[in-house]
Amino acid sequence: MQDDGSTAEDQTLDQMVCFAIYSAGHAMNRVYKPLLDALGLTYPQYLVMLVLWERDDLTVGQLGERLFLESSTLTPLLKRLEAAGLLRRVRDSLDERQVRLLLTDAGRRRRGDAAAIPACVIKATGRSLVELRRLQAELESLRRSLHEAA
Amino acid sequence: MQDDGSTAEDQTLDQMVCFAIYSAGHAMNRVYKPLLDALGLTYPQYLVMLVLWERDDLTVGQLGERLFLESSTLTPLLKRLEAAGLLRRVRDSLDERQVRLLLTDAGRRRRGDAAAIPACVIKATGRSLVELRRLQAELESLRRSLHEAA
DNA sequence: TGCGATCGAATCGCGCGCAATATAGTCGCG
DNA sequence: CGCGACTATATTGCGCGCGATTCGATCGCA
Repeated sequence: MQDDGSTAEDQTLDQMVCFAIYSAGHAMNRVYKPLLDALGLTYPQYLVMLVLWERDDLTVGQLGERLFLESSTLTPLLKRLEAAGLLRRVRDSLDERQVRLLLTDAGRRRRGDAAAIPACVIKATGRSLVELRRLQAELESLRRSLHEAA
Repeated sequence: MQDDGSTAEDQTLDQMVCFAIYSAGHAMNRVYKPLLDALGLTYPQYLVMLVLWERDDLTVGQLGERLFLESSTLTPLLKRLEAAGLLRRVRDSLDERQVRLLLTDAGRRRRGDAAAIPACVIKATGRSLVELRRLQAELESLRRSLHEAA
């Protein structure tokens, strides 16, 4: 059966890699949570704000491409950020199908409050910047392969 | 030491690593979904079945320790697996606080139906077993560091 | 024996995350 | 202009995932 030299352990390796990603993601979330609670943001909301802090006036679709998320995920999340006063959702007057995301002053100000987070999380990983950079590149490459396969 | 990048990039490295884990997890899920749909399982349900196929008669708490999940996540999930006829949830007669998880014959049989999944997923990663094993070890080590930090 | 502390699981409320679907707006073409 | 195809976002239904809380069972200890 296993003419490629793999063993019974190899048979479940995908499960272990996937579970490793899955559980590392949860562990990350648990580190971020107390830091983000202080900002009144969830982790996905924080990701949205990171994108918009870099450049706002994006459409929902453009944001979804950056984050690999669907409008069914983003629309309610963005409404909550709007309700929190961090951004405005404005129909594009040239193409009323699109919704443009504009940071409010309050939304822009929150960037400063979030400035301390990266260092905290890097510290919690217990890893060097070089190691983190390599891990990141590896995971991004893996994500691209999985996208192609799907 | 080489000059390997600007400070500004370092400031956001944690975000990029975390996002890489986060989005790779979603990409994994999208690969698993069609495979698991055929079995009538979700990914978390599949993880539970993997643990129980290895050894059942665990308590909810023991299962949670293996998967790093809380009873508030597992209880409803386990009820769905019970409703699907894959396992039984039985109060331990010696300690009625605990619930023991026992696979049904149908639950045990489903193991065979799932046998093809690992190879499919490994193929989708486009990576060698050696690479996957290393990535797995790295992520598990990261998870341990994050647990300690939290 | 009694009774408070603790424990394991269950429940509740909320926010994702997505597939399927709906709705509204735009475009292409006769 | 009118109509069908297409596009962007929104809605719905379901299953996580967790913190906070509850509930019944068990333990500790006088």
